[in-house]
Amino acid sequence: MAPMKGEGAYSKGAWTAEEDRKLAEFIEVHGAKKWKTVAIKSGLNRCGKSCRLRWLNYLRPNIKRGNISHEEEDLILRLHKLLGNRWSLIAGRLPGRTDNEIKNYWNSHLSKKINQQGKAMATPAAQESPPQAADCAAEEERHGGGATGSRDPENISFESGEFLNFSGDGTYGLEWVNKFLELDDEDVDQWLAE
DNA sequence: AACATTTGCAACCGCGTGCTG
DNA sequence: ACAGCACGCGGTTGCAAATGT
Repeated sequence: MAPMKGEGAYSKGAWTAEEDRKLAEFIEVHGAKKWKTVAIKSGLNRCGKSCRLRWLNYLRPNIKRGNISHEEEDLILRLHKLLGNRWSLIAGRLPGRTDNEIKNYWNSHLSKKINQQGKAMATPAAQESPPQAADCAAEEERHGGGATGSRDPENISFESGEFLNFSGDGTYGLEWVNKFLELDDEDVDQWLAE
């Protein structure tokens, strides 16, 4: 498909407080759907895409911003190990967090952390990782370059289907999260190997 | 104090997918 | 079955703030 290239007519860049207010007020009345309509009828000189992004990442109620806790960080690391760069899935398991925030946090904090750990672990003894974990690492490498490969559903086809059922809109899986957090890395690897 | 560099985050872009007529 | 549209996702970029020299 060919998205309207004529979107150059819309304003770009940082949102102003006034724009935020208009968008929030409109969505409060009409709901967050039909973003093109929202963009037009709210009186904002923005494209629908931009409105959607602003709402989801900033204006939406119950958004948590900043101060990612150690628990959340740990969960992100574990989920990323499982899922790769599937930020929306990861975000779906972190109530109040957005895919964009998690993606940014990963790129600016965690990826460096991983790199440093990777260098520290680059001793021969540290290289005997379970096959599945190795696959995940390779998967991460691939995700670093290309965009589309990560969407292959077969790449996340684990036996533990129930545990990893991300298909629904979900209840934010707090039980799932808690259960997951109780596992340490070895448990996770063992569980994956089953 | 001034400038250069790095970091972190908000926003944009292109593409894939699902829905609807 | 097909085309067009709208939405959602992940990668990337741009810029302000923070830090270093």
